[in-house]
Amino acid sequence: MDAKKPGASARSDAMVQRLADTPRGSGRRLRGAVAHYLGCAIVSGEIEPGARLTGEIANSEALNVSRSAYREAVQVLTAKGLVASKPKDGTRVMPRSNWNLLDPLVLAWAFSGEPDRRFVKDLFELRALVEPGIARLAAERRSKGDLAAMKTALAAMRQHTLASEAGRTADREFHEALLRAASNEVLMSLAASIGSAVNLTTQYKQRARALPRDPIPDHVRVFDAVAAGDGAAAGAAMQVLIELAHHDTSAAMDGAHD
Amino acid sequence: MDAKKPGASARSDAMVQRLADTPRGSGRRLRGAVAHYLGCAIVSGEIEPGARLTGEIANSEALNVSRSAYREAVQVLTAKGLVASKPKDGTRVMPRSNWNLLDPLVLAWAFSGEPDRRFVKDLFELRALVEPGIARLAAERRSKGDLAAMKTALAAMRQHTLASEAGRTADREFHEALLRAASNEVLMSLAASIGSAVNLTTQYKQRARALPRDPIPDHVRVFDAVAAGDGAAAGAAMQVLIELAHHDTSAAMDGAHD
DNA sequence: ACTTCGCGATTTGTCGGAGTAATTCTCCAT
DNA sequence: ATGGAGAATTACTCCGACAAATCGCGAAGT
Repeated sequence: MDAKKPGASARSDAMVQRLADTPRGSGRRLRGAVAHYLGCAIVSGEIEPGARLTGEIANSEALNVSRSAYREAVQVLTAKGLVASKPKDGTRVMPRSNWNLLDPLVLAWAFSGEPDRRFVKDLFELRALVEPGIARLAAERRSKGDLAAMKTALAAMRQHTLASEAGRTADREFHEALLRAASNEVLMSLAASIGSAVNLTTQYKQRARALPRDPIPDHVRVFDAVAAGDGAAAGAAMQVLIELAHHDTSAAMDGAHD
Repeated sequence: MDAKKPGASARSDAMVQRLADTPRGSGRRLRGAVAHYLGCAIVSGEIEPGARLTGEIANSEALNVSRSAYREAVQVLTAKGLVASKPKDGTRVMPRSNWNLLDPLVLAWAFSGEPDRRFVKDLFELRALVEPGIARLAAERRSKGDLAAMKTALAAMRQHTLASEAGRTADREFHEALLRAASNEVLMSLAASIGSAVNLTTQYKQRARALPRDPIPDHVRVFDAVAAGDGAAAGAAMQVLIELAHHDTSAAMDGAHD
């Protein structure tokens, strides 16, 4: 039991290595590391749907963690629909249709490896459906406080460019204020998930050239339409913004082949 | 420590009672019961954001379950963003903005108690944004297999009325085929969450009078537009369908006051 | 008097062993 | 061949113990 079995797969060894790097016996979120590792392995397709989490691939012993930590990690995966457990059958990876793709952690795992072009496209299609709707609702409801917040965020965006951290923060605040103005908790939750994914795509953007176009005028158009209470115009303006973002990230992903 | 403390709250007693009904020591999904109970208590607002899960309100001892089962249940809640744990601070209920409202279990907990009118409205606003878009994408892509599945499902809907179980199954298959035709995994995941919530609203519908209007013609309109490849018409037809469903459930919730 | 360092208390996190329940498979009898 | 009883495998639960992290308090030093 001391010597490594030669039959252990390479990825299992890497797993053990990686988890062994985290100080053993430390009470610090070991289950989080296990969940992250298994989640990435499942979402990336290394462990295919229907496969069992067992033996040398994924197990409490193979990962050198206690059953408690391993079980709690599996609970996290189960809560996100990635796996399911049955007695005598083990814990099996569920079909992709059962995964909760909008969960922030699942999105993070999906973006941890190579970016899947199709997945990014699907995500932007969802954005194209939802975010113009949010802008439209915000324009129809338009609360004074959130409108003021959007105004100040817009001013901050103008001052600091989007390349700086302050500029990106202002951009986030603009969209958050817009979201608050829509006053829809479900849309807020959905937008939070989408936003976490968008933040993950920015890493590819930053890898490419600088932003090819100034997004400020589009934001101004959205703000003006919302302030005017013109829902249709707000939705249209936001749609332009989404298409621009989609174009930029696509170009970045194309250019990131270097 | 044997006698019940008089300071124990009534809801804690009910909790203990409820969980005591599940056969103790049984290996069958006790953590699921704990997660369900805590999830309902949090989503319903009985345990407010910022409150600690401790003492007589919610605890391993108060619930008469082992620390392992309780911890795994808390992991489920953590995975859905309802709570977060820190040493020396305990596990606290997170603000509502952090909840993953689109998680099927969270939706189930939200609908387990009294239906929140505002929440239902928010959900239908999301449906009104997403489902017409799905219909539009399905019309633009239109795959032959899914189109055939929609056709047969439509025929089944015509034969069995929507009041029967077979009719509802046909309705589900119609929408699933439409979703497959859209060929967007993210939208499939989102629609699955929404669909689980819609199924939960039907309980209120069934409590009220029978369906006031025949939904078949609207489905036919959607199908025809998709088959013709007319995205705009498909979206418009689906929007009518959603508004009809919204109207029906609102009426049912109004009439369910009996 | 203010700062800083360290100790203790509280809570979560991890570990490993033992036993129970449920499901599936196998094998035997009919 | 078919049906049911038993065995095997697996997840689920309980338990007791210890480690780690964080916060608060107090003492010591500046």
